[in-house]
Amino acid sequence: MAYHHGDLRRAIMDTALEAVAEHGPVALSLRDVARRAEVSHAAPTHHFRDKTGLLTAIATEGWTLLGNALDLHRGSFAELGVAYVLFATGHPADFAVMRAPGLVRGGDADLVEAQQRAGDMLQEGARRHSEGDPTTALAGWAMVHGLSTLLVDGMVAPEPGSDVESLARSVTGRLG
Amino acid sequence: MAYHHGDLRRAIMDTALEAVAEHGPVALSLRDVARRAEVSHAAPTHHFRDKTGLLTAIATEGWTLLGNALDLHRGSFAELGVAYVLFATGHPADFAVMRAPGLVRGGDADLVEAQQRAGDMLQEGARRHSEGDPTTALAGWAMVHGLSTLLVDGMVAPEPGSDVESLARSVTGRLG
DNA sequence: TGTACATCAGTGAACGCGCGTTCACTGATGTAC
DNA sequence: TGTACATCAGTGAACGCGCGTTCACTGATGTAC
Repeated sequence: MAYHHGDLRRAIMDTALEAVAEHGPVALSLRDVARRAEVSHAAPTHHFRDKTGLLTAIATEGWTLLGNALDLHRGSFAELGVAYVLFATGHPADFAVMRAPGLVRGGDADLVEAQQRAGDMLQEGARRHSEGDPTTALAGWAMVHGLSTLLVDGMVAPEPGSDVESLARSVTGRLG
Repeated sequence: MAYHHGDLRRAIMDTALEAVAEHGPVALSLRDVARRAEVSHAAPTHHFRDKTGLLTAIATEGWTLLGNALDLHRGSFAELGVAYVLFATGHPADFAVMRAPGLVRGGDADLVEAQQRAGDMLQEGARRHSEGDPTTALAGWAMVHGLSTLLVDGMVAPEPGSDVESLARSVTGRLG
C-alpha cells in the first residue's frame, strides 16, 4: 500500500457515499469506509478528524451541489422543482446525509453557509411563484420534496420508457 | 424486579418507540430498550425473538394504525391526505420505522397484510380523486407525503396559533 | 380446600464482535542551502 | 547537482465500550386432581 494515495480525501468521501447509499448515514462506519478505500482504518482520521467530521464534509458538499443545481434554474419554480427532484434522485446518499440531523457538526461554518445558499434560492423561487401566498409556496415545496423522497426510497419509480425528469415535470405541472 | 411484569410486550414496544423518536430506527438498541423498560436486557428476546422481530412488530402496528386512520376518511381525497399527515406527525416514530427498509422482516405475513390494507385505501382515494389520471394521483400523494416528512423532520412547523390539521387542510386544498 | 406440576416470564453471566479513537511509528515528499 | 531536514500521509497495534444473542437458571402463575 502506497503511503501517498493521491487524493485520499476524495476517495474516502466517495466510498462513504457508497456505504451511505447501502445502509444509510446512521449506520456509517469509519472502519468500513477505510476498508472500502483499501486503506488502514486510522487513515480517515487524518483528513476528517472523526466520524462527525466526515459526515459534515459530505453534507456541506451536498448542499453546495444542490445550490449549484438550483442556481441554473432560477427562472421558473417548476424548473426549480425539477432540479430539486433530479438532485435528490441523482445524489441519494448526499440527500440522505443532508437530512440526517444530529450526525453532523450543526454549527460548522461551511455547512451553514452552503445550507443557507440553497435554502435562499428555494425560498426565493417559491415566493416568486406564489406571489407571496405562503400556503402555495409550501404546497410546492412539499410536492417536490415528497416526490424526491418517494423516488429515493423506491416507493415510486418512473414508468418504463419514461424518466425521472419528465415525471417530475408532469407532477410539478399539477401545481395550482 | 417482579418476574411478571403485566404487559411487558406493550411496554417494550412503547419504550422502543421513544428510543426511535430520539435516535431513529437504525440506531435502535435492544439493550437500551430493556434499560428504559427497567427490565433485564434479555427480556425482549422472549417476546420478539430478536431485534428485527421487534421492529417488524412496530411496523405492523404502524401500518395498521394508518389503515384505521384512513378508513375513517374514505370519502374525500383531501380528508384522506389530512389523515395521512396527522398520522405521520402524531406517530413520528412509527412513521420512521414504516419507512425503514431492511430493518424489518419484509416477508412477514402480518406486516404485508397491514401494508396492503393501508396502500389500497390510499390508491383507491387517489384514483377516485384524480378520475383515473395517474399524474394527478401521484402529485397528491407526493404532496401529503412531502408535507408529512417536512413536518416530522422539523423543517416546517405550523404557524404559532395554528396547528398541523389546518396547515394540512390548506395545503391539500392547493391541489389542482 | 390442598397440593403437585407444567408452563410462562424474566434474570444475569458469558460469548464473540465491530466499533471509534489514540498512539508511537515510518515511509514519501518537498524545500533550503 | 547533492544533501540535510521538516513536514506530510498513512500504518498497525492497542484501548475500552456497547452491542446481539445464547444459556442455564429461578420465581410466579394457573390448572388438574
